[in-house]
Amino acid sequence: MTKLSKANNSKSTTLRATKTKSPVKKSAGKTRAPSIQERVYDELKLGLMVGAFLPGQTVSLRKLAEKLNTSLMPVREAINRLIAERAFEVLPNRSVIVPDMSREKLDELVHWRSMLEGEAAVKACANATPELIDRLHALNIEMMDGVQERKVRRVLSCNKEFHFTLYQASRSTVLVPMIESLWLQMGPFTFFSFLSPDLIWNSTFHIQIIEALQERDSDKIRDAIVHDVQTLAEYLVDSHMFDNVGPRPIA
Amino acid sequence: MTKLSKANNSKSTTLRATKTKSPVKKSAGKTRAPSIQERVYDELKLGLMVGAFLPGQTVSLRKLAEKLNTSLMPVREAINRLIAERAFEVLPNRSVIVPDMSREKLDELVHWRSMLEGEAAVKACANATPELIDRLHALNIEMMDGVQERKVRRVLSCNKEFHFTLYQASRSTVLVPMIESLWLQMGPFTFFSFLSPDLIWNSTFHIQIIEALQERDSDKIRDAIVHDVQTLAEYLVDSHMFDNVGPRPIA
DNA sequence: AATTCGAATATTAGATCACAATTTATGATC
DNA sequence: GATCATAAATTGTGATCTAATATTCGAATT
Repeated sequence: MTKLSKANNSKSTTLRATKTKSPVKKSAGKTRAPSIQERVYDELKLGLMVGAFLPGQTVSLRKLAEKLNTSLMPVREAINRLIAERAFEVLPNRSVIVPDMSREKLDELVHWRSMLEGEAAVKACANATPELIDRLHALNIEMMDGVQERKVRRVLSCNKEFHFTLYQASRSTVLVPMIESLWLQMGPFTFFSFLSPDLIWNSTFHIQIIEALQERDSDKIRDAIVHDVQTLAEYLVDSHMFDNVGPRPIA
Repeated sequence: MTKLSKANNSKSTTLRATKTKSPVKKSAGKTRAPSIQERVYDELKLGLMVGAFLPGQTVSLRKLAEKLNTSLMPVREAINRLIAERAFEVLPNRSVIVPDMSREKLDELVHWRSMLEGEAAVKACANATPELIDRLHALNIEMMDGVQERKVRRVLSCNKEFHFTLYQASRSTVLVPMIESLWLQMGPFTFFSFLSPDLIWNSTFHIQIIEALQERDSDKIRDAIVHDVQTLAEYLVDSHMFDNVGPRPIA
């Protein structure tokens, strides 16, 4: 019987009364209470996709915690997770940075994205339902609206949602996490594709994907995926976005 | 299992127990101080490979911290990392468990292990040096010694070292982490291959790998890798180690 | 002026505390 | 003896807190 608990039942202490969160209503539906860590994790992930973090940039846990209105702990854990997923990187200094890109690394990322996402799409094709197709269709429309209005965040978010809704339908617990890691590694660069004057964000391949699902055409869907990935990569290469060797985010 | 930690429990609280690490100067310019988190992470990883964790088993952070003679923090961070790498899994309960295996999952793991490790080996083949080959040779001998003496931990540790020394030589920062994740997911099951009466741990494929490196034969090395992976998987399947559908470790 | 040194500051890793939510154990009632 | 309510112990999460380390920046010396 370890007696360590002071048993200070004093409710009024409010030693921690910081935010005085509203009485946490007991989750009306089924969704469990979303932990702060989870929220931070999602926000950072989105941020990586949306250009909030520049390659080479060092990130400060404290600044992030402040910006996200929370303490260090949730940020620490979220960042740690993202480090494990290769979205961030720790220097020998112990400071955390957004990894840089090299031509070889991009080639590898593209190669394996094609492989893994192609396979996931094929599996999804086998499981396709009308609901899935409808959802993808809706997402694609929303994305194209975003393109029209040049809403970067909207477009990238929809694009990610589109792809992962598809991959999730593969029901592969092996593929999806691997793909997610690859996306995170490309994330900060994907953003730059938006600085392009000649828009590469047409939905040609997305439409092709939806068609392939309707026709349950494995070859077609794999082809569409591969081209989708490759097109983006080619643009990034052509724009010489990262021929730089060292990490230099002077801006 | 109750008391191992009492000894360490030494009330050193207020003083933080200061390891009294050697006066950490600039540490001679080589290995930096090995953080506790890192140590815990390595121990857990090894534990997963060595049968210390059974599939379906729930792990308690506090118990682990006690067993590893440290506080919650390093354990939390190490576990979080391993969750991100799919070595552990969080239930909606928020409790952490060792993921279960299914036939489909195994098939996928084997398929992608073959792909990724095969490719990494081919790349390593292009970078092969005499030093690498010597090192692999030594590791293989040490492993076979372990087999002779039925030292499970030794063998599995050497085997892992053998493979990752090879993959590391690919110099691919994309492949290696993905492969590591796949290994961790298979880890708790790989252990069971040792309960086999008919030893499958001969070094046929390892020798083939070393030969291929000497001959710089890409096809041969990929072939050896694929067979190495496949052989283990076949044994696991034949032993019906996980035909169970749900995660039910009633015992 | 440039380099070096050292105080001031910031940041990380680890420990501990507090709390809510479970899970487990216990006791009362039928 | 079985069912259910309540109490006790565990557990994950979040928040501080401290010591160690790294970084910055301003003198003082060369």
